[in-house]
Amino acid sequence: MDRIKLILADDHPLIRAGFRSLLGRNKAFEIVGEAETGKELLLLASEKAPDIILVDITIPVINGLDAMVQLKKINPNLKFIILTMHDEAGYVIKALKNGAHGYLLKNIEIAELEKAIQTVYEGGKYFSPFVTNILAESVNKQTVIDHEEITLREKEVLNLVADGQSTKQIAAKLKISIRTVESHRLNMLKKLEVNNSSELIKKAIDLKILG
Amino acid sequence: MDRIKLILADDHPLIRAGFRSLLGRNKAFEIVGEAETGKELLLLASEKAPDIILVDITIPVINGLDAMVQLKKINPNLKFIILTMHDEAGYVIKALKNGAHGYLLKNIEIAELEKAIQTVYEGGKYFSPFVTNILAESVNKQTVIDHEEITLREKEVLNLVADGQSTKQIAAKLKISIRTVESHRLNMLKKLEVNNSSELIKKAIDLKILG
DNA sequence: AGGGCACTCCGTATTTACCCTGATAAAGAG
DNA sequence: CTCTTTATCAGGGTAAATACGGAGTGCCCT
Repeated sequence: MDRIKLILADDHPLIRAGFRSLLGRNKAFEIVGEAETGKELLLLASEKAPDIILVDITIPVINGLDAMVQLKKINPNLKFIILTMHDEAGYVIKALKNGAHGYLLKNIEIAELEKAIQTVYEGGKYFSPFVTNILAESVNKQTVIDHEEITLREKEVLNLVADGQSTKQIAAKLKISIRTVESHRLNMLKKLEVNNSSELIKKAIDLKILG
Repeated sequence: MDRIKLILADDHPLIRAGFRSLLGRNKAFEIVGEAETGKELLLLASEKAPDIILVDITIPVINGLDAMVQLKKINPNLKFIILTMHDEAGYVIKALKNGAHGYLLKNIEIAELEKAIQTVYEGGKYFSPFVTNILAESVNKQTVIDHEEITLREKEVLNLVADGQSTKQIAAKLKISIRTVESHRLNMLKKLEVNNSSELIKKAIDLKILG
């Protein structure tokens, strides 16, 4: 059996070293190259003819997903496994849209990583269970996975909410009815799929809607 | 020479495995335990008598820095090296204040990690160069770092609030009375001088109490 | 010209958050 | 051994948020 040729793309030398050390134990794998940045990956991938590329998302210069997109343009047969700590729907969707063969969180066990690599090598796909959850939800709810845009007026309200103002105060400040403010708040709760204002603030900050 | 006994605390099994594999090569080190959460770490540390604890900051239940503070109360001789991806001043300051012996970013080379461990073991301290930069900056800015009146239990509640859980749900999860959860929430509102939970979440994130 | 969207507003009902006043036990600090 | 802090719990109350229904206006876009 030929060894599976891998390229690792991650900007943390320590983590690369860890993978190298771990995957090196398994004779089925051979790491033919390592890249610290997306740009390095672009060069390496054409040069080394790897079977599978393990790539983190947040790597410098060109991020992992964009690097994947570019490489697939050149060689559509390249296979990518996204290996990251980001469990946000946006990333997952983008990865799937662009034909990633795997999406794993870094909190998986080494055995699962090996299984994923094997599966992808044999022509399959392998996604973390949570990816399936995200997809299942979106199918059931028929919701758009990319979060709907928060409108300008809603954002105005949001800022005041984050400032500790009550609905009544916000209504007074914006010179509109309390009902209207309630509508804006409820709409945002629905759009961001959260239970209450606390979670709304948290998520809004995560999504960079709020400073 | 005795081997240096280490405990690893990181919530990513893959990363722990990487460290184990890498540090295991060097006969000077011995990993006597691994923890996935801050709570696990508390148990392990008293049990295993490690020389040095390598700890990530963002680990579940109790974060790495708080776990360190707790453990130092019990045994002030324990040595900690913070090993994380967070380069924000707040974290660095808190780590230094609480007597961390090292602060490294995960993007260091393995050789540097080994050097850091050796240095700390021999009674020294080892900080990434960037730590000095951050300190220099924050001295000028005279920023707010002193709002650390929030207790551990309160922080637990806070995390659940930020997660969109209601007081009732939180009470159920923590197996305490609704009244108690209310107390914790109200205490935090007073301590941080905010009007409601929305502002609480916002401020907590600003103050790096919440991720 | 019609469809979509943002913004506005309302009724009713339930749930939750917040405020005030307490209390007790445990544990650490001085 | 006090003093303080933390974590626990309680009654009784008001205000606010959330949930579930709608609906009208104006604007932009094709």
